[in-house]
Amino acid sequence: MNLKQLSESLGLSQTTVSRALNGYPEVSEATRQRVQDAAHRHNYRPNTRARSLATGRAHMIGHVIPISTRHEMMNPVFSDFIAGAGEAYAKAGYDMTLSIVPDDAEDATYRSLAQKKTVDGIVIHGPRANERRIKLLQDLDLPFVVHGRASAEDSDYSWVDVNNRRAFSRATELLLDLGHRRIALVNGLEDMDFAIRRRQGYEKALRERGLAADPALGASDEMTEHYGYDTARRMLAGHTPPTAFLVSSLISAIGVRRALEEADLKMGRDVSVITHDDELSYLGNGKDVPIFTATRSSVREAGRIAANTLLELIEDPARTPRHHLLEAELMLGRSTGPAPQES
Amino acid sequence: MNLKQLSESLGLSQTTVSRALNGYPEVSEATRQRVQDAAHRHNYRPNTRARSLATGRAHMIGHVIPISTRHEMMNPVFSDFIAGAGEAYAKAGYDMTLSIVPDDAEDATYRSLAQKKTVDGIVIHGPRANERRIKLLQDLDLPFVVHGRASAEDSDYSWVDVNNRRAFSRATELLLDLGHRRIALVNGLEDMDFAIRRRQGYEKALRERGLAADPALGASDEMTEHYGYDTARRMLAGHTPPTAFLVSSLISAIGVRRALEEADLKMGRDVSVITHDDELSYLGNGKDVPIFTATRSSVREAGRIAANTLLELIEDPARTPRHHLLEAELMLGRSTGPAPQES
DNA sequence: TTACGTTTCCAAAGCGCTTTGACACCTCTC
DNA sequence: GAGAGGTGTCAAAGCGCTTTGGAAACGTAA
Repeated sequence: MNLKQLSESLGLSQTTVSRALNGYPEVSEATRQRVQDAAHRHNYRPNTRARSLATGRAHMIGHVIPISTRHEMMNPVFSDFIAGAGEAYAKAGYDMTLSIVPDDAEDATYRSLAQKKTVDGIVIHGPRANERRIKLLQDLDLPFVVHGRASAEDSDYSWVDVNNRRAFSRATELLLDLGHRRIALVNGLEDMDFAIRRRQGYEKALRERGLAADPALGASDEMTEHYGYDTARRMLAGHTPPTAFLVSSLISAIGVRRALEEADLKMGRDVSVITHDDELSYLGNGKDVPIFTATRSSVREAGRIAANTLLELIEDPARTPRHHLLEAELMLGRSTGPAPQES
Repeated sequence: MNLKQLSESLGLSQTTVSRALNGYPEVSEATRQRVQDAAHRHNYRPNTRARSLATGRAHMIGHVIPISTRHEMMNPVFSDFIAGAGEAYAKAGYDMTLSIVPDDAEDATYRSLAQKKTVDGIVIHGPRANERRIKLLQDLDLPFVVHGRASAEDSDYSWVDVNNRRAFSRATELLLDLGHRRIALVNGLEDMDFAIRRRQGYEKALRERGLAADPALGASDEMTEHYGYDTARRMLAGHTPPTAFLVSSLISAIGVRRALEEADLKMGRDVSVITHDDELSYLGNGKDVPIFTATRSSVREAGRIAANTLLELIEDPARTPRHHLLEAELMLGRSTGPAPQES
């Protein structure tokens, strides 16, 4: 059933039917009722393609997920972010498209999305410090919001981000307060902006106590379980092993824990661990008492906020960019304790 | 730059330009070249909305992800499946839309997707044994493929699935061969089809050795880390604790391991564990030697296969349904060993 | 009565593309 | 030199919707 058939069956023009359904005032309440009833009865829904051709609005948001060509890894954080965003879109009557692209084909994807007019706006995932996608989208004149930030970018743009620097400096301070001096940083890939900021927070806290980061206690890679395990194992085997680990992801923290257990070290007594926890729905950090002491911030909530920010931007393109800085909670769990005495 | 402008700039009709770009033979090689050059120079890309209105093809596949209204959990398997599918779509010039819907609003979503003509086909995720979505899509006459199967459905439809029954009966047999008699099943939600089949495989293997499944050693829930931990803890505290665990997900297996460690039991010596491993990109099961003995099957590969199957179905709707049954490998890791002697 | 707002509806144009049917133009054959 | 049979191009219709610019119908006021 399309508009033409519907209007014929009602003995009305397409104009009137369209107006009645879209809530325009130029139609009497009586006919509006009649039209709505008929539409409902016939289960009529306007063809999106035709509608967006006519209106110029796709009611569709694009998410472009870069898959590193080197690692081919799908960011685990992404599914929860998407769940949050998807929820917000559904509420607003928007759809969401996903483009999974190798990061060497990204520019082309954005250009094509813009030219083909498939989407009204875009969410940028995984910004690097030096992020050329921002400039690109500004040039293409396509509304967008960034999940994260790009430190090296000095133009103004909309973003939603966790206060990574603060979270990691607080976590480091906590470890310092517990007496730890050799604190390892098991970070994400340090060409990603979030990882850079986390390192900055970590180094700042050390510096403020007159300490310097030991390069032997810093690692940076894709945040898999195995990376956490390998790194911890390697560092623990060094000749001045760390007494504490600060880890960028719960998944890697699980790997760290595995290495500790293998070395017969008790987490929270022999070695302390703090991790960042994105509150992934399937990877809860314990129930009442957290397993890991953690800097916690819901990535799902970030998804919701990013989506709504983008929708506002689309409704009113003249709006100035908006920023949401989310503070991470510092949750005390069982993985931290006083530094062991030197022996 | 749109088609009209492009054709004017070339002094050709829209027809000719369109044909030249879409590879129709009715245009001379010389003009085709000229047109393609110009299109490339102006960075021209046809407006999708207009194109699909004209052709009736959206070049878009829909994925509908049910979020259980009770648990609100985003299936971790999903992101890797999507990565695989997305890759296949991109190759074929298709886009992908995602609808995240609470499971009580699913029917409406499918209907609406079909009516609005947003997508050319659909992938059904997370089928239950009794899956009404299949009938619904058949009625709506929208091509679809199911990731998984629906045991209670007797019509023929396209699906891609792992041989869950076989995988779990083999795993159970392995444990039996090692001398285990009290084998716990830490399963997914048993209204999901895959979980039912896994239980069937498990029970079949026990039955063939004249054993019956002990209800006290069966659990069924959403496969989180915490669920694995809680369940293992509870069962180990029972008065005839299991000597082996068969777990439905690597994530829950990690929880089981945590419970073992907490109870000072050595995995692979005191208690054996076998898990199903979907080969998630961020949760590798060890590197050379697997941490867990596992039934392994790449969900990403399943995504690729599902996508290609659906695309074939769309190209040729007359095609009969296709089925892909993927066999899981049984990988020996360090988490299994002979059953401890009764003491 | 005429004049003039209001209300309620409609015909037709337009969104940017594909595709049908027709038409020049050329070459070849008899 | 006429007809047949390509070859290369085009004008126009159509996809299903929204929206513009009226216009009919109706009421009210002078």
